[in-house]
Amino acid sequence: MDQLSVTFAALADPTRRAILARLTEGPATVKELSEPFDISGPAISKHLRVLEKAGLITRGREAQWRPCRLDATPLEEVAVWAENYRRFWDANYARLDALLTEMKENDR
Amino acid sequence: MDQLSVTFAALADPTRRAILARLTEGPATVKELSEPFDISGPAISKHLRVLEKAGLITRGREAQWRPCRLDATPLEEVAVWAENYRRFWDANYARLDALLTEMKENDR
DNA sequence: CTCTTACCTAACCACTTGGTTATCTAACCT
DNA sequence: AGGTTAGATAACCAAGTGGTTAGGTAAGAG
Repeated sequence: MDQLSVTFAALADPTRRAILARLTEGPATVKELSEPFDISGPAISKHLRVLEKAGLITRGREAQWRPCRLDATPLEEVAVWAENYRRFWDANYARLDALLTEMKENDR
Repeated sequence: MDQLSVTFAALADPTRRAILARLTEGPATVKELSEPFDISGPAISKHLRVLEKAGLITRGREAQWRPCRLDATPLEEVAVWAENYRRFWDANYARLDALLTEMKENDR
C-alpha cells in the first residue's frame, strides 16, 4: 500500500484522531493516552502501532515509559491532496449561488 | 461512525481515489470508470457505493446508464482538519532546520 | 420479441480490523 | 529478592473489506 492510503486508513478511526489531537499538547505516555478511553491497554497499543507505521507518531524510551510524540509530516501530503479538490467544492458553492440567484429571478 | 471517519475510510483505497481523480474531468458512467482497472464490475459497484455513502459522489439515471459525478464537499472538512496540524509539520521543518544549522556549526 | 448492454444484488471467500483476556518483559521501589 | 507499574505480545473472536462468480433487471437495438 502507498503512503497516502496508509495515512488515510490510520486517520479513519476516531480514537486514533483523538490520540493525535492529544499529542498536539505535547508528548505523552501510553497510559496517559489511554486514560480518556474505556478500552483496554492492548487496544491502545494496537492503535499506536497503526499510527507509528503511518509515520504519524514516534516513540522513545524513558525507563519503563515509552513516550509518544506527534509527527505531523504525513499530514502535509493529506492537506495537499485535499487542496487539489478545493476548486470542486468551491464550484459547488458557485453552482448553489447561481441556483439561488435564478430562484430569486423567478420570484420576480 | 462520524462523517469524517467515513470520508477518511473511503479515501484509504487507491482505486477509489483514482475514481475521484477521474471524476474531476467530468461525469462518467460506471463502465467508463471501470475501464482503467482490471477488476470486475461488481468490485467497482462496491467502491462506488462506498464513495456514495461518504457523500463524495452522486449518481443519476440516464436510460441504462447511471452517470456518476464528483461531490467534493466532504473534502473541505478533510482539508480543514489537516490544516489544523500545519503548525506541527512546519514545526518539524523548523526543528530540522535548527538541527542542520547546528551540524554546520559543529563542522567548523 | 429477442439480444445485447449497463448495471446491480446475492452468496461466497480470504484477509484485515478493533476489540478482548491472559501472559510476558523491563524497570523502578522497598 | 519480591512486588508494583508500564507496556508489549499472543491467541482469540466478531465484524468489516475487497475481491470473486452467478444470476437478475432495465433499457436500447435488430
